[in-house]
Amino acid sequence: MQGIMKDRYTIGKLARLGGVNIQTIRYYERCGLISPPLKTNSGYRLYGEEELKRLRFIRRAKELGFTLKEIKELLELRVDVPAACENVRIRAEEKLKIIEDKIGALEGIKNALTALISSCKRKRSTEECPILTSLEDPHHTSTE
Amino acid sequence: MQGIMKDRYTIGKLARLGGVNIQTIRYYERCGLISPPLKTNSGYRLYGEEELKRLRFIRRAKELGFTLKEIKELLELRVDVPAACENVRIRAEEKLKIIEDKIGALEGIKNALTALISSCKRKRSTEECPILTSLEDPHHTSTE
DNA sequence: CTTGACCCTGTTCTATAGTATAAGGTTTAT
DNA sequence: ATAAACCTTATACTATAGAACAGGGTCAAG
Repeated sequence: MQGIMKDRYTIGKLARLGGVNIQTIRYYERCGLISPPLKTNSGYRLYGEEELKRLRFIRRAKELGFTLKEIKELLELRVDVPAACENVRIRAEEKLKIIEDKIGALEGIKNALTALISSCKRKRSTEECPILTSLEDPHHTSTE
Repeated sequence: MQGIMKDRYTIGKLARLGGVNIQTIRYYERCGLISPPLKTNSGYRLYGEEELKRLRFIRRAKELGFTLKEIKELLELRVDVPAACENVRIRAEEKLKIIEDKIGALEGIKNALTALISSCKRKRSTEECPILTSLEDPHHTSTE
């Protein structure tokens, strides 16, 4: 088990580099988030840079409120067959909308926090909670 | 049960308006995300606009990847006692950092998706997955 | 004055996303 | 050559965030 090991990580090393647990990697493999890797003839999994990137992407995306299912869909957005282009574009545009929505909502919270911080600096106590009043869901407040 | 009902919602009505399940509201009460409301003498919960706002905020914040625990912390960021100002400001600044981070990460995905969409429009198939290569975690790629 | 649509508490069940453990094989370092 | 530190599969356990259900009380309409 030497020749194969060129720039390859065992599962433990990948876990350390990716900041996740070993079992989590195997779990992601079962869920189809990372494909079954190359294995040594004794059955050890061997990973490369690609898998490390995936792992870090998954971690980031989870922090942004995407489920593993949604993350899988994001990762599957690649144009392998030119014929599928249109299909991919449509799905990518759907995802883009969701992401722009999230950015907007976060900007709402950001503004509320900024206002709160500056009101703290002016040593003024606020009766109303600015967080609540600044993040109003556009789907429910402007319409209806 | 008429005099008290001025502009008040029963749990079922609040659930419908807030887009959540009745049990979820009771669950949030148990978790301390919404405080035990005014009750009729037969024990019915009565809510107002404040709770509706909270419910919608919670829903939004969950979509942004915050846990109920974190949402609780966000909602508790209000300056009730002027003395606690400094304390609140510090916590608010911590939250602000997290939120700015999330916005940055989402912008990374957004750029990747935009690139993917435009490459689809030019009818070009890409070998590399742009999603993977564009969202590199600043904590792990630039340093180390 | 009863029927359907509400509400109550309390307990149990579910999905998601892991985490741990058991029982055993492999690799590396001394 | 043997112990420590890896790895394997398979199964079971956990936390979070609810959803469902049981058994019963309440309210509004006919």
